[in-house]
Amino acid sequence: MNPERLSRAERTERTRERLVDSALRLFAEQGYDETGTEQIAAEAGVSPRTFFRYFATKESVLFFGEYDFIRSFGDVLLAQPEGVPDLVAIRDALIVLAPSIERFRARVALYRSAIASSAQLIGRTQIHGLEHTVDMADAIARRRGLVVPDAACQLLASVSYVVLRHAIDAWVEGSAATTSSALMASFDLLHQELAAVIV
Amino acid sequence: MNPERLSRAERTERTRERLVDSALRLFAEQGYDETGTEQIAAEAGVSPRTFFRYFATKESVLFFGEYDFIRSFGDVLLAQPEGVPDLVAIRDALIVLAPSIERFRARVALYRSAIASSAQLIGRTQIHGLEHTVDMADAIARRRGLVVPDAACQLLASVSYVVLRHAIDAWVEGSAATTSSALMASFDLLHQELAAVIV
DNA sequence: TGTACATCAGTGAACGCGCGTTCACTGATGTAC
DNA sequence: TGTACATCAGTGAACGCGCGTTCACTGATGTAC
Repeated sequence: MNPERLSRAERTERTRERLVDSALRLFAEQGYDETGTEQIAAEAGVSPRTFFRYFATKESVLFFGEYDFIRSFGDVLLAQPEGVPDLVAIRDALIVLAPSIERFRARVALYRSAIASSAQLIGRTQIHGLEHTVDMADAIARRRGLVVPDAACQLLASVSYVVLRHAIDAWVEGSAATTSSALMASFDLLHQELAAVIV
Repeated sequence: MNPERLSRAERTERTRERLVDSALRLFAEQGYDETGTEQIAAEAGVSPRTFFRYFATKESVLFFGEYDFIRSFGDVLLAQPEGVPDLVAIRDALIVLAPSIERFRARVALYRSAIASSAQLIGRTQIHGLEHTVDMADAIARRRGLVVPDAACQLLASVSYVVLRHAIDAWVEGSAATTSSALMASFDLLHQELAAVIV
């Protein structure tokens, strides 16, 4: 059936990757709503039916693996030393995690174009952002020994998430070479601005 | 065909209103994605086909008339006296316009439930918000004698829009009796918070 | 190493469903005279 | 006031389209012996 000899696991992974790549490129090029699952499948070299073997919905091909690293945020944050201020611990935890996306810079850029092309995806992204913020607030609460996050944890999580997105923006647009330097710069900027108004 | 004697204009308006009411209620109750255009039509007492005579898409029944009053913002802002600070002029312009939605408080509450039920609508709302902010920035630029809005106009517009939404939230949730008092309170809060950090 | 069987990636075909369109029509309101 | 015609709200039926499902199958890889 196939000229190349691949194990089942290899073949599965390769097909999934082709589907994700094709989808991402087509969504970014011509828009999410203008791209059909059949076209994605054709581009990936599989039959239309096979798309739904890998992804339950058209949307899920896009969010496959998206912001995976945030799921580890809680553990990494708790591993930070107790002495340092929370905001610094948050920054350092993100600096530990963010490099895992550096391999995918081109993909992240396409991903953002794809999102921007559809109201549905913009909304889904906003929902995801809220979920991430809740997760981060939970982690911050644990670091502070709270069972349930209070308003301060929630605010800190919201601010940190905004700064994270700011940093990733800078990194994707090329004004920062690495996610680490982008995060350092964005958190520094936050410190400066706060210092300026608090005096 | 119909027991009641209505002029064409009256009949058209009544049917449209019934469709909007039915859609809003059903969307808020059972969710946007779970509500079909056929069900809306049935609820409004017309045939499925008639829905699309009034609205080109399922989505447009929801945004019919939405935030209409912002379209007049530019004119009203320019009518404010020149002497007063811009932020006060913006507040006063919104206070002139916002009462026009007071008749629809129940509808606005449903509208927000409906939006929250669907990623697509959340995304559309975000897009609308950006458009409104751009319009407001244009108006502020005109008041300042600028041809094109600069960064300050855009920032002022963004902040004002956030405050406007904050005020409408308070009004819908019942913690302010009128849109005017809600706007006064929200802008006062902004002043206080800024004064506190600027010292 | 070889044989028999199990598993699984990929596929074809047919279908359900909801949005939105097209064509052709009915019966009421509106208007010209 | 009455008649003839124009306009328009509402409708029925049929269709296109894309997402997602169901059923049944093929042919390769994987495994037990």
